[in-house]
Amino acid sequence: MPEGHSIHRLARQFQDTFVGQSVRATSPQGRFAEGAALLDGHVPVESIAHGKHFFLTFDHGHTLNVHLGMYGAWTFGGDHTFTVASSIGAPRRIGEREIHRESADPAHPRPDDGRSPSAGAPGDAVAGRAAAEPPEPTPTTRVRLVTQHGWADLVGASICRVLTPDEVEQVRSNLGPDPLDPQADAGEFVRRASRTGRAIGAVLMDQSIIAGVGNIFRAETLFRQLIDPHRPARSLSDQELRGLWEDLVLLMGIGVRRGRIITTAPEHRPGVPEAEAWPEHATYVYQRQGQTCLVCGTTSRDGADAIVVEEMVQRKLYRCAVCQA
DNA sequence: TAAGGATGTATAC
DNA sequence: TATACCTCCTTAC
Repeated sequence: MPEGHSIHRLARQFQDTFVGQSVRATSPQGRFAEGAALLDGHVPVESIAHGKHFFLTFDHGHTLNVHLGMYGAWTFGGDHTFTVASSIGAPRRIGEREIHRESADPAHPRPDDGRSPSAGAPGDAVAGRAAAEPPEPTPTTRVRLVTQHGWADLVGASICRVLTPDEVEQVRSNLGPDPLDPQADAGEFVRRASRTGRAIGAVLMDQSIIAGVGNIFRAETLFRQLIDPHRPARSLSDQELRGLWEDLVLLMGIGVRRGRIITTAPEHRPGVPEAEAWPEHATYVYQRQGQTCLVCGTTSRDGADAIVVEEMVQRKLYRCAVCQA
């Protein structure tokens, strides 16, 4: 799934374009028909992200709770008052790029970037035409929310449900502090992490210890902090754990602002002023196994790759065996 | 055209 | 630890 920064962007998008507007809610696919009926005709009053969970609370107290899982994605479109028409979800490309259509103005259509697969794909719906009205739903459109000025379609989510206030609290109580929450308590992360003997590489993926970190941020922050992912979390000093937290605050904040994950410092992208053009330089270790480490310059040592990939907790774990020894 | 994989997590054994 | 969920893009044939 998109990691936490994408969900925070999503929450901001809903805050800007849906909160305060009466919403027509439907489930073209049918799998969310009951939930849509509960929300139809109501007005969103608050849009929140906690880790990878999205909560949209309506004027009658019900909350739409969406978790995008591995494949979920939202697509947006709207008229000129609907500021950002974009797709937020699983882009399935290195670097976590969202599909942007900054303007729905037919006079200034965005050129096709050559990778848009086919009509009806996320992002295409609003290309080059006024998009106050949504396109024909596909057989996978789980939810469609429409206001006077725009629309949002959801496909592929692993969780899509309507919760009561108590149920929202219950879900949130199972989530650890979120580095993207200005009110979050770093000490709480340190306390929770230092209680476990599990590998720090696994602990960073545990949403009850720290919320919003996914496979890319885990690999990248452990590299940047020069920590071997296999070390038991308990063996890390408070300073090391705080270092991870502070680095995640920084990296995830960049992700929110830029809509992509970029973890490399400019000095580690020699001759590459804009990381956008070089997805292979946006991360230090994620999906860079066998390539030359951007920091230590090692490609292989004693016949083995410097940047290696292995499995940890059923996910691919990337690290530089030289830097993170 | 088919197979495989992906930023995730819940559930069962 | 393995599988199911569920979508679609990339790579292989």
